[in-house]
Amino acid sequence: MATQAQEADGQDSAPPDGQGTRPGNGPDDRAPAVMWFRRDLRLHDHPALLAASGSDGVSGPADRPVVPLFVVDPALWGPAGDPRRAWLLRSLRALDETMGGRLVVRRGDPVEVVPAVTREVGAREVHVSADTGPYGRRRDGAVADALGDDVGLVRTGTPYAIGPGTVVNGSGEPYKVFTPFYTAWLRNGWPAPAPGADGITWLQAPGREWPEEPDLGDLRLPEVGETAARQRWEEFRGDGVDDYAERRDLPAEAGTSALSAHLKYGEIHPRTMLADLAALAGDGRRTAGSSADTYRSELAWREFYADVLWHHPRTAREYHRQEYAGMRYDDVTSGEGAALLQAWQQGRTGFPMVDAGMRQLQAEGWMHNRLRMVTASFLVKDLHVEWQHGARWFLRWLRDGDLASNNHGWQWTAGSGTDAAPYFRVFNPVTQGEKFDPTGAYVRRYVPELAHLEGKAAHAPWEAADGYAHGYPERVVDHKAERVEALARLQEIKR
DNA sequence: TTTTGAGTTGTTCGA
DNA sequence: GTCGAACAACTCAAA
Repeated sequence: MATQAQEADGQDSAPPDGQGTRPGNGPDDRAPAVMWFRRDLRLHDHPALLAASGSDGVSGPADRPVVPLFVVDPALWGPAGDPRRAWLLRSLRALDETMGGRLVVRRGDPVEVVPAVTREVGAREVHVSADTGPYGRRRDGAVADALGDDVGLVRTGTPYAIGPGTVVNGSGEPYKVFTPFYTAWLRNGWPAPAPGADGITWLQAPGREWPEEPDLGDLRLPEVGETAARQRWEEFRGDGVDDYAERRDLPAEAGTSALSAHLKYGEIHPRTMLADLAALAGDGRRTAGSSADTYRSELAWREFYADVLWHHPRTAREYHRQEYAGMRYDDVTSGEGAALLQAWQQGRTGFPMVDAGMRQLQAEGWMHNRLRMVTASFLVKDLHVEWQHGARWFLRWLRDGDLASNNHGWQWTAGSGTDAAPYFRVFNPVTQGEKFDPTGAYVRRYVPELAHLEGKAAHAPWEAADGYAHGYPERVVDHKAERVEALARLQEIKR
């Protein structure tokens, strides 16, 4: 749905990193602006917020009062699982506190709600950080239309260091392989962090339609919000980043930054982190090729997939390499296929690593990256299920669930993605366990039925006399046979 | 235009 | 136990 407004300001096809168009300052320069928060729930390093308040020195009178708005959109809220809902609400609450409880929270379709709020407060500009995903682009185009000619939707910045669509090769084409993208991305560089937005005059408007926070039971989330995000980042870069390359693949250890959900909701911007990493490199304590570089490349993966999705919005749901759509997959709508899918979802496949990962997902709303690969490979290659079923389940439960990273990660595993895994790369869940969880600690933490098995025996209950003494399920498939089957099916579409 | 080297995350088999 | 090769062929990106 390309709208007139999008075409008029070129936002539909041009990279979204630049300044949006804005109407000239009207007769009433004192009119407030609406800051419509979405995935940017922070006050630091926030160009769109600076633009809204006019303190960027370009967008209008400085110290323009700002009406902070969040819209709970049923289209996004509906499919979200409890961890995601809880994280979002807590993040909004943290943001609300930093603005003295003035955050306007409304429920409904943004196409109706945003213009309504704008009219109520007499604003002439609505400021946002650009949403570069397929739904967000459609929605923002429709909102811009609905705002009419007299009110501008001003897009400033994106959730990425470099806006999707910006990094292109010598022929002006997008990159299709990560490594050259990464090289060009580094060469391109990114802006320095924006100055803090202190002293904003928050203007309150009616609307405190907060949804109820779901009951998470035993599930415990970390601290949420901008302050927590910055604290976590401080800890990680002060300490953890040095061991990152070494420990990031060991799920039993806290070797990752655990910042994914903070990034997802924009509680911290990658630009901030990249500037800090550069400062680390500059202080002489780190050398080239260090852990900090490894971490930076992981941030770049986030940007690469956002870039791919920007150029190919349909790949959020469809096969990037379309020949994979013609492969034989097993039906999961009924019968044995449905039962196998459910066993996978509930962590009852009989393969300890797979089950530990799937249970961590529901226990924490998060899964270690290594396990995301192991469990995804199992669903696609061992159970022969289309990746979309797994992607949907992940998006429902992951508190960091991000459309671009999640779905292109799945396509990578399935072999159908950009720069996908070679067809013959089938993860062996047992080998993966012995390699990356050598003590079995990760498996025992999430699978209590295996807690009595010591060391790496936890990865092979079928070899222990009492392996099934506490109700752990038998293996639902024969991995060796299903690997052969997966390779055979891949051969069929290769011809 | 042509050529060349390379491509996130692995497993298995045989020496 | 360790090690290297094979597992396909293709596409990508830069020289």
